[in-house]
Formats: sequence, structure tokens, C-alpha cells
Amino acid sequence: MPAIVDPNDYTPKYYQLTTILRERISSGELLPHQPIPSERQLEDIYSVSRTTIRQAIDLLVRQGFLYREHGRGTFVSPQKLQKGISELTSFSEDMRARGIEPGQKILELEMAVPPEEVRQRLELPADHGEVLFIERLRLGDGVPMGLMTSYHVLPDGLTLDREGLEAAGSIYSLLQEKFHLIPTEADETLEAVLATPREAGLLQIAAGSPLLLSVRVTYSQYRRAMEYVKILYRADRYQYFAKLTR
Amino acid sequence: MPAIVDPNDYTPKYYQLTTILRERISSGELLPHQPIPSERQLEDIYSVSRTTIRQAIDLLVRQGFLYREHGRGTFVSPQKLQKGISELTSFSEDMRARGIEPGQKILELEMAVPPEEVRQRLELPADHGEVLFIERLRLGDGVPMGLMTSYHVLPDGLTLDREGLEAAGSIYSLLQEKFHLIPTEADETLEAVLATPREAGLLQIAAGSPLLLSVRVTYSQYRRAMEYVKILYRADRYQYFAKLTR
DNA sequence: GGATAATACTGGTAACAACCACATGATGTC
DNA sequence: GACATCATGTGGTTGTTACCAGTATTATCC
Repeated sequence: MPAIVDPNDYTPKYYQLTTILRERISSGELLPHQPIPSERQLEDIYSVSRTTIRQAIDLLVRQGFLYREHGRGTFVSPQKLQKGISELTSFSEDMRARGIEPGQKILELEMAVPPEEVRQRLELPADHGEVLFIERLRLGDGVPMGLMTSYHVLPDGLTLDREGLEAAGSIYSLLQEKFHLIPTEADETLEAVLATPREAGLLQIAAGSPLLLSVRVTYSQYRRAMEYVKILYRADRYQYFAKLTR
Repeated sequence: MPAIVDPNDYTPKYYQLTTILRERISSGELLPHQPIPSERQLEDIYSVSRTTIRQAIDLLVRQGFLYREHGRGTFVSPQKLQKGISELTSFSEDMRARGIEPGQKILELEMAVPPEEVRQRLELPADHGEVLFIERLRLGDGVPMGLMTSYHVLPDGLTLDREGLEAAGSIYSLLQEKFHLIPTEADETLEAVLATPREAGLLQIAAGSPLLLSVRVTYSQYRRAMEYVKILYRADRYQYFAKLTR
């Protein structure tokens, strides 16, 4: 059994503990619906306080790996197909998590004044100038997966060029590098719509086919709206997953 | 300022604190992006330990009411239209949260052997017998909102009758009362589909109209699958909301 | 004036102690 | 045998203390 305290390790103990426990679960050592050692036992095993133990277990419970029962113990959750969803991910991350290779074809990239509805959702003043507008065809394993339209709020006067975006792949890492903007939270709505002729053509499906429309407003670490993203997903190729808790 | 300790109150202090703080936010006393008192100050104000303060703030942060910035303070999140979604709710609760009066028309209610796919999602053995099958037209303010098909796993030999369900309205409260089953977690998938002629007729829309298809498997407090619910929502009347975090 | 260092805040991590609430199985009683 | 009681183990709540790690302001030095 590995000693938990790794003094050279900057990461907090409770976080090291979650990694250890998660590995004991995914390795099959701890089976679904079986109890893990009690909190008092874990204290001895890993030589950390119950405070730390509980902090680690709390996190794993929130991530869906464990569940508690008062008076009985803490148990391993049965493994679900989907990981902890309702996590904020980029299109690329989402695809890779599904085992699909993401790709894109940039149709449009320019500075533009956002439509009124977008401006309001981005909480920008009425006289606000241009934002970065991008329209992209999103691919999964080379096949059209969705049509993405996005508006990005950038610090005054700054912009992004097409080359930079194509090189980076993920726009999130690019925004973080250049402008220190970290997406932290998002509000998303989903609805079903029918493909217009233009959309159908780009997505290589029949007009009138069903599409899953996702509209997302992403907020930075300062809780300021930083982007408005609209994605039209091909219904035959994309399902949305959510994990709900009471 | 109300003294927090209410000795007659069964609910834990940290939970009482969340209620107090949430009210100070919703009342407008604490404004968005403004700092709340520091954790040390709150200790004095409410005469509880920092442990308790942090436990309360943790909960409010997870619910999206507050956000923290290391070294700077804890701040009020801007109020979004939707509250903390990605919460597990029944159709009725969902409707009421949207300010719509829920209703239903039971089309079918019987014990039946579930289809193979449903049986697998419910993690039932191949030779498992009948489960409760219900097909309902779901109404919002009296107008068709969606078509719900559900399969419920009941303790051996037991069942529910039509009258009981119609009286209770929410099947969750009924299951909890009679069988002590508490829905605790759920996996949900969403996709866009087109209405078949039968569905269109029931939902009073044109055949070929877009529908939002939600498939949900709900798990009890023991992490056993307890129901499989499929809802076809009219796309013109229903949007799905999700709050995502990093 | 402008960079730098000290300092005084903020939240984050951690240990230790004590007690409460719930579940379960052993024990005792009738 | 049926049932109440108790002991013990589990997670849940709370307090106290200490120190670490970021942030912002102030004082200091050059």
C-alpha cells in the first residue's frame, strides 16, 4: 500500500487520496455495491485525519464514484457507461470522451457586431462594438456532426486570426493562453428543430431532418459571460447525456 | 440579525445558515459580484465555527449562488433565470418550477413484461417477470406537452392501481410512501426525433414535427434502477435547461 | 516616481476531539 | 418464538487550532 504523503507532491492530500481510491475502484479491487473501508479505518490505512478522508470521499461522491448510507457505510457506485457528465467541455473534449476524433472546417471568422439577442445573453452594453464571430462545420471522424456558430467576447481591440485557431484546435486553450480567460460555468438549453435547406446541405442530410439545437452561454472565472455558442447537431449522430442528482 | 442557533430546530446549523444567506441574496441585500462577509467575520456574526461556515458556503457554491476567489473573497453569483438545474425532478416538479400547471391523461396502466432494451437498462435478470407499465399524455396548462412512457420496478407481487396514481399526481411520492423508494440519481439522454402519425395525433401537432426525446433511468437510494422513463416533448413547447460546471 | 518588500487580509488544507443519528446484530426478557 | 433493549459500528455535525497559499494594500528603498 502506497504511503499517501508525498512531501514532494504539491497537490493536497485529499486530492491524492481521491486518485488512489478511484484507482482501487477502476482496477476492480473494490466492486460495485461493496463497502469501502470505514472512515476510521481509512484514517489508519493512509495515516491522514478523518477530515481529509471525508474531503476525499465527498469529492468522489459528487463525481458519482461512491455513495454513502448513514449508519451502514460508504459503497462503490456501479460503473455507468457515461462518465461524470454535466461537466463543461468543449466540442473537441466531448468528442474525444466519446471515442470520436474531432475535426472542423471554418466557414467564417471575423469581427462583427452581435445580434441583439446574443448581445443581451452576453450581458454587453447596447453600444458595445464588435465581437469575434465564428461559423464552423464540426466533424466527428471526418463526417459532419454539427454546425457551430459562436460569438466570443475579447478584451478591447484584440482579436484572433484564422491560423491561430486552426493550429490550436480548441479555442478554449487559446483564450486561456492569450487572455487568461478560463471557462468555469455555462448555461445550456437544448431543443429539437428541423434542418433548413442551407443547414441540411452543410450537414449532408435531407432538409427537414431533425436536429438537436444546443445554445450555451459560457462564463469565465470572474462570472462574466465570455461566449455564446449555438450548435446544431445531426440527430442521427449525436445524443446528449446528463447525470442528474437529487 | 437573527441568532442562528435554534435549539428546537432539528436541521443542522450549516443548513440553517444556507437558508439565511440565500435569503440575504434573494432579498437583494447582497448584490451580484459583491463580496459577502469573510469566513472569519461570519464566525462572529452567527456565532458558529468556521467549519460550519465553510460547509454552508460550499453548498451554496455548488448550488450556484456564490463563487469563491482564493485570496480575494466570496462573491454573489449573478442571478440566472434558471435555478440549479441538472437536478433530478419529476415532470410535475419540472412544470411547476417553470410556472406551468402540470396535468396528465392516463392512456394505459398495466403490469407487463418490459421490452428487452428496457429490461437491460433496468438491470433486471432475463427471467424477470412483469413491471408496471404506464403511458400518459402529459399536459402543461391543459395543453399537450409530451407523451410519457414509463416502466417501474416494484417489489415482488405488488402493484399500483389507476386510482392511486390519479390521486397522488406524482408517482414519486407514491412510490416513496408505499415502497420507501427514493429517487436519488438518474442518467438521461436527449435527442431530436420526428413525430410519428400516432404521436402527432396525441400531441395535437403535425406528423413530422420535431420532438425532443428524453430517456431516463432513475436509481434509488440503494443505487438500483427503479424506473425507465421515455418522454417525447413537443419541441415548440419545451426546452431543456442544464447548468454545467468545470 | 517606480520598483520592491513587508503586511494584513482572503480562502484552502489539515489535524484532533467530541458528540449526534442511524443501522445492525447480539442479548435478554416475556 | 416474538419482541424490546443494548452495544457497537457506521456516517453526520460541530468546534478549535494551526498553518499554507493566493491577493491587495501599504511602506520602504533606490
